[in-house]
Amino acid sequence: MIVQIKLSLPSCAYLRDPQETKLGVSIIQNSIELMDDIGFEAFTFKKLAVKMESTEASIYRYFESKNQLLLFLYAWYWAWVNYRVKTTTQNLTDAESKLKTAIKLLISHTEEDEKFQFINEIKLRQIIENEGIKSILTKRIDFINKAGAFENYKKLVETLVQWLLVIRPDYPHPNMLITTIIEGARIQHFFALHLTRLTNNREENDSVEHFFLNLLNQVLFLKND
Amino acid sequence: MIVQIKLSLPSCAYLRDPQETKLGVSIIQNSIELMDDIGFEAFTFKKLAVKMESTEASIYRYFESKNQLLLFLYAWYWAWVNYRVKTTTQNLTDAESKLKTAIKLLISHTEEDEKFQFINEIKLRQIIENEGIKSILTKRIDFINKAGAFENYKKLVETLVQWLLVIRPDYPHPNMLITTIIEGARIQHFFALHLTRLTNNREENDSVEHFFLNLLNQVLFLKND
DNA sequence: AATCATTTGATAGTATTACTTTAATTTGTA
DNA sequence: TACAAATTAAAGTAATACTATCAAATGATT
Repeated sequence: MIVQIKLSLPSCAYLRDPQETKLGVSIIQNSIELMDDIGFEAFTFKKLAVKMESTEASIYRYFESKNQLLLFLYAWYWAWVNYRVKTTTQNLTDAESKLKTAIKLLISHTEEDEKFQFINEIKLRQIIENEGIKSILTKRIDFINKAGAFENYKKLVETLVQWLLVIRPDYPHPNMLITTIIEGARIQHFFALHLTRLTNNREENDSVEHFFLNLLNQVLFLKND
Repeated sequence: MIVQIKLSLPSCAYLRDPQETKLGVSIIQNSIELMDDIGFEAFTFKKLAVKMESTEASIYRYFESKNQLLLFLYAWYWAWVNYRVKTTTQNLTDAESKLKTAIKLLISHTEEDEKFQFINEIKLRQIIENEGIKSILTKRIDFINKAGAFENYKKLVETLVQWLLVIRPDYPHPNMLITTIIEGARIQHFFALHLTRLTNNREENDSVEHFFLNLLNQVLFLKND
């Protein structure tokens, strides 16, 4: 059975919630396709309108700019990851397996999730990996942060931090460790694809996972700080 | 004594080398000021021209676009870091102190370097930290990579990797570890400034350094992989 | 089935951006 | 002094990132 779940996203990520209408859903679907295809720079509302056989004006009723649209995708992505981490770990009992399962989920490239069949999660992940940080790295960051744009990301980090602290209550930098793993994995995947000389995972494609799990293990179970 | 050193940069990062002329140097100086001030998105050649009392057309003889200008700044930054690492470590004899000195240099926020007094290194570093990745994250990455845009960055990584392998010849992921530290430090500094809930360095400002040196130590001296 | 509110579409328009072109002027150099 | 190269000034173009207006379609309510 397929259940459609509507994620709750910060209102600064849209003008009108695209999850509520057919046109809105079409905007999300098509923008993921198009952005993955031609990249964020070349992406315009005009091209999107042509692709989805609608008009610029209609799209502007949902998003005030393509930056806001990317922010929406970014927020959606992290809400979805958060949701997946929650459901995947809920049956596990100890903090260690919860933490490791979550990290594996975060690092590995995911399958499509049929719960949101209107979203192509594979392409969305590629967009976040390739363009995601652009939505953050703007002069407006402090403003959109205050508006709650990164709540799901922060929640996710805090969840993992709590598990980590159960295992090692005295570890001094839990947040840095978690964000370093999350962001680091993204960067290593990107490097593996485009700047191979910078990574060591030319041969085996699970070495990113191996590297970060190893890092985690060393921090968790070997004390020298 | 102040020595002016001209860094050699990949030719895909400019149309005419701005280091060679007064106007070129002025473009670099003013673009660093302006970009740091208003951010990459709002930055235009028109505004730059007004600021430096020149014209758009003149700037376009040096750089074909503002993206290329950012790429130049990015390449310049890493050439400069490379140079600093080389000079700072050349008197050290063992790999371990070389590696640690280099990592400290990479992580900590640097003083202005009087060798290149026409460049404001503090502001440049802020630009790279805030906007740098944008020069990479474009559909053109594979093209500019082939043209050699990231040579200095790669050289730097390879230098550190070699030192690391002297200390731990059997370590399986040296490149990933080094790039995770370099990129991770940049991200943590950014988070510390804008998304404080994601880091643990609210209080002490050297905790980023502490965290990554600690990570390095664990990997170097505790084997469990 | 008629009414009304809301959403969408079609069209046009504006300001800005990201360049290009050309010709005149200045600067550096032999 | 003359020549080439670099710079400036000015104008122009195509595309982008929006905004505004009004008509048409849709949908919910009575």
